[in-house]
Amino acid sequence: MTGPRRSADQTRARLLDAAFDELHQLGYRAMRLDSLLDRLGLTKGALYHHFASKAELGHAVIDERLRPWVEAMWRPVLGAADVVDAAITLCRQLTAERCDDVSASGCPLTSLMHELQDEPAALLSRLQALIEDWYRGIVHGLRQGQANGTVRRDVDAEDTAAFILSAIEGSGGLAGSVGGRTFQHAAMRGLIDYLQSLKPQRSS
Amino acid sequence: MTGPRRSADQTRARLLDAAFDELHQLGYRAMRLDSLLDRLGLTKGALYHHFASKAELGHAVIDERLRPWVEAMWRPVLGAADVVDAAITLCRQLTAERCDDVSASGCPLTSLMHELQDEPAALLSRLQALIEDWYRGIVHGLRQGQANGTVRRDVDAEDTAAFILSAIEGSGGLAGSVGGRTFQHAAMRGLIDYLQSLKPQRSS
DNA sequence: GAACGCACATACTCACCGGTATGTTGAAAG
DNA sequence: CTTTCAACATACCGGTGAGTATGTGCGTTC
Repeated sequence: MTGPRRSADQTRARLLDAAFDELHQLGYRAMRLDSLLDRLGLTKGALYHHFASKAELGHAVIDERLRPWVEAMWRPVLGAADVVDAAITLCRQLTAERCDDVSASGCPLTSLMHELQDEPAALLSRLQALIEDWYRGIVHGLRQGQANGTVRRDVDAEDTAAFILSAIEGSGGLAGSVGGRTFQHAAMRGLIDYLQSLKPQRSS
Repeated sequence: MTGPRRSADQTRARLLDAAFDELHQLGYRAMRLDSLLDRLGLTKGALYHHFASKAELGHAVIDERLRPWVEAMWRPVLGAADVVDAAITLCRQLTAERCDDVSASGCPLTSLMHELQDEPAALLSRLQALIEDWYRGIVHGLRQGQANGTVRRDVDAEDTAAFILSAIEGSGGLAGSVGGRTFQHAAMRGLIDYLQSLKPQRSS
């Protein structure tokens, strides 16, 4: 059981990695199975042995790559003592590390959504569930912050969460096409200022 | 000169209108020339008589439909005495009027950008120029507001503009795929609260 | 009123790409 | 040693959709 099975899992993982990469660089439609396989030195036989269709490949990418990626990113924020500070740290981290990546092709989530509005309904609903969870996480984090006094109590958690999420996704999307890093940095500075304003003000 | 020329311009206009519609519902790639022509009762002959290619059709849609649409939307804001109030009015107006439209397929701009990152470079640069102008307009409006005392002077105009633009585009994009009108409304309430906070605070 | 050309319609080509049907190899089981 | 099946490779199909080549009617012009 050590021979073919081991390399099989490896092949599947390589397919997922490459698909995750091309997916958020080109999107679902523009992602070509042929070029993806060429890049890996594999063929159709390998792909359709592991995945029934292109849609199911995308499905697996969302579940096994995108979702862990998003959750790993936000876990430290939602578990932090001060949500606002943790969120700001994450923003700074994102603009630093992932800058080239994101500013080149936008947030992996956003780039996907826009083109999944028609045919692959199953894919879209997977994404919707992921983003919905993300949104609910931010709402929960804000309410938690309001409970322990690190977030102003006069703001509506759901409205604020929707606003924040929109800004994050929007900045990634716009930076992917326009302005590049400069715009991305500017938008993030604006977001950080806004996040700061969510703290209970003590002076002035 | 009244016979064929008049109906020719009309045909061209119908093509542009229909293309503008399908473009922000399906995007550039998903827009099918065949179905577009079927819908109008026209044929390939008509289309390729007026436009050299699909890319040039998209090019014309951006210049002759999208740009006027965006500019008409923002003209009252940039010319207003109080930019913040005017912007809030516009936000309310958008969530009311264009809600079904936008929440169904997202902002026409955003839906386009994400898929134009590869091949039709000319199209993308057209969009970039449009959004760049939009961004510069907001920056100018904010600075104007800072000059006449309707906007706080301690905010960076460029950062704030980038943040606002991101939130607008992001809300449209997310609402197009997730949450629908509820999310769109929540994000807009968050945005309006933020815009309010840009005014010079008098109390508290 | 005959030639001319604009504004389309019709019928076709061609490449691309997702999917399938079938062949091949090598390791594990008996 | 043989059988068997997982894990791929190879060759092909078929739909789809952008683009083209050619035909046609109707108004304008001289």
